[in-house]
Amino acid sequence: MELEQLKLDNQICFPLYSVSRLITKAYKPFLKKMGITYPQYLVLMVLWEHSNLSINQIGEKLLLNTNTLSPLIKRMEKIDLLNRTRSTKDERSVRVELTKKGKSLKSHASEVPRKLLNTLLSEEVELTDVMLLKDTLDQWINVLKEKSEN
Amino acid sequence: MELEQLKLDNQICFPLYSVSRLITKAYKPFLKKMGITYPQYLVLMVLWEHSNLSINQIGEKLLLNTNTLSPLIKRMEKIDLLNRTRSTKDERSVRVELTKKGKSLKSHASEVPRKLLNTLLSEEVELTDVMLLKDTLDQWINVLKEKSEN
DNA sequence: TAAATTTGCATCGTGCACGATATTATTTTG
DNA sequence: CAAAATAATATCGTGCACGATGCAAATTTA
Repeated sequence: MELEQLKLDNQICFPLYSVSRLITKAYKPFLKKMGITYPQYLVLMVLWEHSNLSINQIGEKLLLNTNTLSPLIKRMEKIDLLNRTRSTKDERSVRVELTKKGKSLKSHASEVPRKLLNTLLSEEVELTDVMLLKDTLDQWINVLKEKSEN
Repeated sequence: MELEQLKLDNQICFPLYSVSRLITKAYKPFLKKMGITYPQYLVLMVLWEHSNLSINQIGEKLLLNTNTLSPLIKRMEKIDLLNRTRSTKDERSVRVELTKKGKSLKSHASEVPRKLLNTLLSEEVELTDVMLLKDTLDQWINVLKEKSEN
C-alpha cells in the first residue's frame, strides 16, 4: 500500500513546522546576545509597540494562552525585563510594563530583522518571495484562528 | 522612536511560527483518535515509507537531533508503536522498526491529510496557494538547513 | 597496534506549548 | 441581594526542542 498523500514530501504541514524551527534557530545567536529567547522577543516586540498591556491582551496579539504566557512573563520579570502589577480597577487582571532594561533592548533589537533577512536571502529566495509568503500566511492565520476557536 | 521593522505585523517569522502552531493544533483531534502527537505522527510517516531506519536516519529526514528523537522514540516504544534494537553490525546504532500496531495506523492516517486540507481551504485560501506555499518553504528549508549546519 | 578522533545515541537542564483544572474577582441572573 | 455564570490569571502534567555534555563503539591516524 503506497499512499502518496502520506509521504512527508507531499505534506504542507511538515515544511511549515521545519521552517518555523529553523528560523527560530537562526534568530538564536542574535537573541542570545540580548539574553532572551524567541518567545520572549515576541513579548518584547508587543510591549515596545503598546506599553502596559494585560496578559490577556498580549495573548491575543501573539495567539498564546495564559498557561504559556504566565510563566514566560514571570521568567521575564525575574531577569528584570518587565514588571507585573495587579490592576486596581480589576484585580483579576495583571498589567505588564517594561522596565528600563526592557525598553533599552529595543534599539539593540532594531538591527535583528534586517540581519535575519540577510541570512535568508539568497539566489533561491528573493525578497518578493518573502513578502508573498507573509501575505499568504497572514490569510491562513485568519482562517485557522477561527477554526481553532470552536 | 518608532521602528517599523520591529512591529509584529512586519515580521515574517511570527506568522510562520503562528501558522505552524495553529496547523499542529488543527491536526490534534485527528491524531488524538490514534493516540499520538504530531511529532510522533511525523516519525510514523517516515517509517511507513522506509521501514527499519536508525535514529540518525529518522533525524535527517525530520531535521531533528537525537536529543529530541531519543526520548520521543522511547515513548513510542512504550505505547507499542515500534521496536528499538541495537544493530549487531554497529552497536552504536539503534534500528527502529514498526510493530503491527504502528503499521496498522497507516490506513487510518491516510484520511488525515485530506481532512486537514478541507479544514484549511476556504474563500481566502485556495489549493493553488497551498501548493505555492509548499514550494517556497521547501526552498527555504534548503537555505536554512545549510546555514544552521555551521 | 596504541592513541586520537569521530560517530551514534543518551541524558540533563531549561524553556516553551497546551489541555485540564483551580482560584479569585467580577458580572449576570433570578 | 444571593446564587450562578463568566472572566483573568495561575498551576499542574506531559511532551516536545535543543544546547551542553557524557559515553561507548567504530574509525582514522601516527
